[in-house]
Amino acid sequence: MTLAEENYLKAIFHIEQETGKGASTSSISKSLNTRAASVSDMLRKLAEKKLISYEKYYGANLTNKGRHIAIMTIRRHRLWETFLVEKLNFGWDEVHEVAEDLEHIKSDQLINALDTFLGYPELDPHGDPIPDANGNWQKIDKKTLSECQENDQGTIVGVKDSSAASLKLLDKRDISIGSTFKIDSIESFDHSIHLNIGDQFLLLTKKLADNIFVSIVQQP
Amino acid sequence: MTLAEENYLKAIFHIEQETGKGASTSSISKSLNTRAASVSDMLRKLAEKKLISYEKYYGANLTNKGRHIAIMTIRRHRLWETFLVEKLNFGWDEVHEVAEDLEHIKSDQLINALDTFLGYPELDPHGDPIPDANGNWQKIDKKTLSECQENDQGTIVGVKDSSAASLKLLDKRDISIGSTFKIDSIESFDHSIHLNIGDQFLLLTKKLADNIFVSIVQQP
DNA sequence: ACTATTTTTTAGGCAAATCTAATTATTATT
DNA sequence: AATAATAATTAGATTTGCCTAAAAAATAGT
Repeated sequence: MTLAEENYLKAIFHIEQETGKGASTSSISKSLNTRAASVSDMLRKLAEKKLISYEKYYGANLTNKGRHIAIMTIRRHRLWETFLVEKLNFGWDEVHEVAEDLEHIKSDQLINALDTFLGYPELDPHGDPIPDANGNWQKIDKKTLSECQENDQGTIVGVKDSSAASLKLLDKRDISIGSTFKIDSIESFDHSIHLNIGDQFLLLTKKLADNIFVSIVQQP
Repeated sequence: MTLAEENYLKAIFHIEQETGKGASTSSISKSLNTRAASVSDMLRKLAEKKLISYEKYYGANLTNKGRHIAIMTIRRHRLWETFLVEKLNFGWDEVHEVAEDLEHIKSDQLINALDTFLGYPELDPHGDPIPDANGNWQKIDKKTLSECQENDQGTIVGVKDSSAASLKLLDKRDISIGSTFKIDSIESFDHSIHLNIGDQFLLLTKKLADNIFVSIVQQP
């Protein structure tokens, strides 16, 4: 597995997830910032290696083998992002590029020890799920807090408006990235939200809730 | 800076340190496990970029620019080795290859945060000095404990015979990799050594001292 | 249904880093 | 000092991953 191959598989994985279909040449080209001609070339090679199934002019689909590699790459990426934020005090918006490099270091001993060191986290700093060593992960749903329903529970993963004022207000209410919550009730009149967050009980206006991204654990 | 270029500069640095002279094509070829022809090629390129001075048939010497890159690569390598041993519980003999990959990730934010996280260590798990952010490091001298003199102080960095029996004996005496010591006196009759190690006072036979590698801080 | 537009692929090149084989320079030996 | 042995370099190929330009296929618009 070369670095470039891993990046292609990861891109195809994300496109498959988002669209529910195969990945077209142009979608991959856009996602990786390479020319369509280069993508065609690489798709041919990946198909030869049985990492994707590929019909000329009709895009690519991961095989089980290819999907497994993509998932393990995503696992490494998200574990490193978690490390950078939790241990090295990076901001959650500063981690992506460095993790993009770290993810390509393929040592099971390294990545499993890192997982243990971090306490087997299930979500990364952006609220995306971290696949475990077997490639399984928690299914989650990302949306704004105002789109949630009563009894939903999840984690705060970001804010729409990351201006100082907005962050200050959240800070004042003791809400931070990573806080977990459960929605108690929603007022139908003004859509204000009552919720338990950390160990406190809070009331949030719709306007504030609109500004908060959360990831909701999918109830089985 | 590509990965290959960094590896060449690092190899030349180590050869310069060991021999006190420039690095010949064959010495680099041996150290990197590449053919001499490939080395000639790369030396030409590194010289064009002013990272080494190079006279055909007479080997290579680092320029200040090239040396700085080599030292920063070594800094990254040794910080990662320290991280692997201290935080991820790798054995000191299991870290090299993984660190060989990690060292090529060039983010000052990453490496300086890692340095802080580790508490600005001065020696790596093998007792080799870690250059600081300015490229300076503690001068040390690696030898066996039996070669030391009275008043020498340093750190235990390894054992010659790493069999279970040998490690068991050291364990029994509470001597481990990373322990710091100061030599109190040496018996001229049987060369046995009295030393302070950790917070205890110990007597070691010459035979045991022969088996222990230490790194001695060079007194200014 | 036919043409225009968009997407994808092929063809041909380039740079990095390696290799083998052949050549040239340096060093050692008699 | 001439030659043998060793070391280093050049020449020519290969692989990976990208590019541009041109051709071919699929899709969209009337």
